[in-house]
Amino acid sequence: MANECVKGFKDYTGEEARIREEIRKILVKNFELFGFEPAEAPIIENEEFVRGDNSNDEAVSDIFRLKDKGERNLALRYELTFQLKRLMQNKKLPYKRYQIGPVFRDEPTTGNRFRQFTQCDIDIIGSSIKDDAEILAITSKILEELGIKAVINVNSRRLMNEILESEGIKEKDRIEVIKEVDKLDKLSEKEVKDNLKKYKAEKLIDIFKKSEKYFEKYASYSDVQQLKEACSNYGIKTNFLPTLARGLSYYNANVFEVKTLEMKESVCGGGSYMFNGAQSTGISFGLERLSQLAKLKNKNSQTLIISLGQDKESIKLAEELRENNLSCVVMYNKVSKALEYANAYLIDKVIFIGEDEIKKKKLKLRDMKTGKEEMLSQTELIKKLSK
RNA sequence: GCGAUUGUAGUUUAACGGUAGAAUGCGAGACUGUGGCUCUUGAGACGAGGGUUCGACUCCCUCCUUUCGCUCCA
Repeated sequence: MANECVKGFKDYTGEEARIREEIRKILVKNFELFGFEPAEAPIIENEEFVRGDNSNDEAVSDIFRLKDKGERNLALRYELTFQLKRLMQNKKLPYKRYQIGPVFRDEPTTGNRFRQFTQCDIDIIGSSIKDDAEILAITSKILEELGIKAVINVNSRRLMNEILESEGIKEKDRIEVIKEVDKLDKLSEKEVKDNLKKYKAEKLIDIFKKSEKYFEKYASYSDVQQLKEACSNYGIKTNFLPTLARGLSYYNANVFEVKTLEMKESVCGGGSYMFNGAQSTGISFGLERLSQLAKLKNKNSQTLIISLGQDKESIKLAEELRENNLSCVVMYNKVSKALEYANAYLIDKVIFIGEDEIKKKKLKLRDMKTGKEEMLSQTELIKKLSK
């Protein structure tokens, strides 16, 4: 059928859409609380800008490309961070911004991977390791608010490089070696070891198996050490995972990842990187995955007003409710239809306005869950609904 | 992209080499001030294109889609 969604793309309606909106609100609230300011940037950029210098990024090979009538080579953004190179221009540092928007990747899809998905990013341009900790503190606060139980894994790219260097792994093999090591949680130790033999790197496996204490002998372990100390000021816990690499190649120091038991894909990913000579740090939340995992109730706080031939009064009441920040819908058709509407859309407060109510100057409020009805004055009603 | 898998109304599904039945949801009504029960009624489907066949939703091929691996990522 021609009206089907394209592979990897999705519609969101009803409960699902409401939950996504709810999560967005929670994210924005927390981003603002930590002093980040909003920013928006186009979905389409010049292909050259999108590709950047991360040519060995796998994600880069998955970009959607297009051309305009002027034959410009354009692309859909596949992440948000690179746009900061432009946004940060002329900004007083540290520049703290949040950005929420769709990104696109022309790659295979699975249950939790789409070709359009929404990233929610916070970044601090001009940062230190203390800012890494702040980023993780926000992350942990948000996860808690959403009722998501997760582990924050951290590692340092510099540490990983130092280890590879000290083991004499050739520069050109490092990316491949890191990829193999990263598979340790999936493949058996032996398989990874066999794969590593190609690069004469099989010794690595014994190193990465060691406890955290062992890594203290590397100078770059201080990245992790400092991060841990900074995190303890916020009272949050992180898990040192020496094999953690993260894909995007611009990361140059600490990297982070948020994992849950329910989902094999990570919920958030981030790290520190250098843009225009400024050390920076940030993290990205995947909205689709958050809404998959979040324990939020689908609340519809609307009120339905049924007009029984009293349209003028009903509209007046509706406006009154809206003045008081109460969301409401007015219906003028048959009572049974109106109640069915309330049912279908999970509205549990219904107000009747008919001759009787006008005469008594009281309104009838029905609770759809319990079936209880009561007559209330308008002020009592507003008080009750505001709760 | 490769390998496997899937495809019947919005959703869940039934049957058959002779063009499809149900449940639920949706619309209208029974019921002109009371829903989630009941009854009547309406709209709604064989993913697309080829081929085999007198005839294909059913068999074959291609593409698309679904799900799962690999690769990689939010």
